[in-house]
Amino acid sequence: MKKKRTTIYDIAEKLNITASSVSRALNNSNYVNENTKKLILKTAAELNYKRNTIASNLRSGQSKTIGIVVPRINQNFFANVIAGIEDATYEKNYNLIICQSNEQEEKEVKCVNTLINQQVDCIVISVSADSHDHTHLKNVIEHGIQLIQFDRVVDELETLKVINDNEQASLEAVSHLIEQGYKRIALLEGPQNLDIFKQRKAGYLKALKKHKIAVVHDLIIENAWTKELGAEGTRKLLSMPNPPDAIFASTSDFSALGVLEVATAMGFKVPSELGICGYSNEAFTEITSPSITTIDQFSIYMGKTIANLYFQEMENKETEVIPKIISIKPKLIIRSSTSRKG
Amino acid sequence: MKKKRTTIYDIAEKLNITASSVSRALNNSNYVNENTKKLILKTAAELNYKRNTIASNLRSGQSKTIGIVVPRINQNFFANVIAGIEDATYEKNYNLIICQSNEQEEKEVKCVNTLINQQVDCIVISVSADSHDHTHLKNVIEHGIQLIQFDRVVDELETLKVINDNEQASLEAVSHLIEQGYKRIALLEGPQNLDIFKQRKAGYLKALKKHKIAVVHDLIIENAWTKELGAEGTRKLLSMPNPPDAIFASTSDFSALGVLEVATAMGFKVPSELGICGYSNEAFTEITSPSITTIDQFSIYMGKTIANLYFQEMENKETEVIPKIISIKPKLIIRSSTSRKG
DNA sequence: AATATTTCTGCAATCGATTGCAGAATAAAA
DNA sequence: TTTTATTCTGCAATCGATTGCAGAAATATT
Repeated sequence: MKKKRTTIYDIAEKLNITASSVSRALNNSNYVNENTKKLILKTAAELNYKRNTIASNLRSGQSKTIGIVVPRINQNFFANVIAGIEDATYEKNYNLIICQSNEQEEKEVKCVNTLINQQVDCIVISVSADSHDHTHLKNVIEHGIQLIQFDRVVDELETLKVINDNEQASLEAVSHLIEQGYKRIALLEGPQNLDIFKQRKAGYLKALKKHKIAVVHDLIIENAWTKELGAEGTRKLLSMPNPPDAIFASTSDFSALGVLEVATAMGFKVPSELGICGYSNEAFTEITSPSITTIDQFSIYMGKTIANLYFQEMENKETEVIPKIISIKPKLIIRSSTSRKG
Repeated sequence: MKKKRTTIYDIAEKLNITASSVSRALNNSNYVNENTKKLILKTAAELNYKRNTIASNLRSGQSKTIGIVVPRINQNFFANVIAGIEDATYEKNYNLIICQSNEQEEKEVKCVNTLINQQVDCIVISVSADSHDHTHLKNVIEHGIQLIQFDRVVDELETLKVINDNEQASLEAVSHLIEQGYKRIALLEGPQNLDIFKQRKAGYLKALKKHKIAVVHDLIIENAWTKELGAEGTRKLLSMPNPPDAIFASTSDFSALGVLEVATAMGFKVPSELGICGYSNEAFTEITSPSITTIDQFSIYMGKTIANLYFQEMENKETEVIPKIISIKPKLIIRSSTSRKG
């Protein structure tokens, strides 16, 4: 069932000219007679010619393709970032090759290698949770491919980065809790090998310090990433003789949802007896009852920023590539789950 | 900053052999001496060689790439389907090029053409809402590219299709409402140029007929796709002198959410005075109060099915391609918003 | 009319990997 | 030892588009 496709040679043959001229016409070069050019374009359309990008890329040495590696394609935040990138790259006729690492380092390495093989011009990556070794990322740079890290970045690698100011956001969130009169604020933290979670913890600590509140280590629950783990941590916290009066689920809104469900089940009134703050501004946070205070990361905007950063960098490619970090300030969205004043 | 990459010629030169042998070794052919093969692989690793897939594809005439076109990457359903496809294709070392049509026919055409240019082996598409002309899809077939439609399919095109049995699902949903004692059931319908919405409407009508309930045209609201439109439709419905006692938001859960919010605001008790059923099983339907009855489409599974359908078709490629339709039966998820009995 | 300039076209190499074919080197069989 | 079979290796063409260079054709300048 293989139909042979029309090539520039077919067009050339039909018009009794060379492929060179056809190529020039199709690329709108000036070095072809206006009439022949028109004739070529007309014939190309008639024969339903489609340029073979593969061949073109091989010759020209660039692919106009950006590779993206994310832990999960179908996670809201990442899907939005990808949508943002797609939006911005589409206009410039770039293609996107998308891979998911499933949070596994091994798969991440394979994805990156595939993208290198594909000769992509740029790789955009948010590293997986269990990523520890970074030779595959260094490899990207060694192959002359632009590397842009976002959200979950490897600090020590000097690449372009687009991140959220996690520390600042956490600081604001916890400060807000304190202003609302909460005094024993618990933290549900994520895996500390990921910088984003370290930063969120740092913001939490900073806020406490700023307001001269002592850090109680029993109020910090490790690895409470999912809804289930958030729920489990909450059960533990609320069973303490001296339970917290607020919980900052710094890992995700899913975790915060777990908190809310357990708190409600255990008879804690939200927000009067327990304040809850999540992270990410998932759609559902608006419609729980009470609605959940959270932090918006401007994910689509982040995607656009990544794409534009790449294009900008391309334009100034004559200059040395200077590691550049763009930090997007997330926004605290205050909702019912933390509003017990005013 | 262009570093020249290692090619098979570099390896060949270093070892004083030809590129042919290097190529054979890298492809694990039997026609190379075992020792030279080992030596070649070792050298390739040392030189950090990465195969140029572009060149390889050009020669071999296939790209091991599947192109996907969806209206929106960051819509839950589509993100899940893509994740499912990714999961199944990854093992077979296929790549995914993803495009979004933003529900615009014009962009859809451009995306499809790009994918043809890229010489993808297969195009997986869910057509955009305003897609009317289908020459670009016929074009795919004419170029010898496997075309698989899913969810929103163009019926008259004889291609592989993976769909949900929308009619059956709607039939079950509305039957469930009737069994719960609801008698005046309204329908929020989607754009009727998309078959999926036609089918859902057909299921609604079938259920009414089956239970000998007369169709009231005023209870059918056109084009209530989004949360806002769903809310608007609901306001209209509930202001009627003889309002419905149930609303089937056949377009989406977002629409159903709009229904719920308006109903609550207008003082209608759900489910006792008004039953609500959505479509898609979005994560949030579980956590609204009351939780929303909806229909699960098994989106990730759908993605895997699509990928496997392709691979299966590849294996039997010697036989003529027979249009094949796989219909996945969605599942009604009964929750509080429609449970007023038992 | 002779020369210089501009515009166009073709030739042939190139991008990097793959593969059919032919022949060399080695091993096995007679 | 000769013949046959097997295993390896290299040559050269191929995939389709692009592009530097050279020369032809057309136009402009003196």
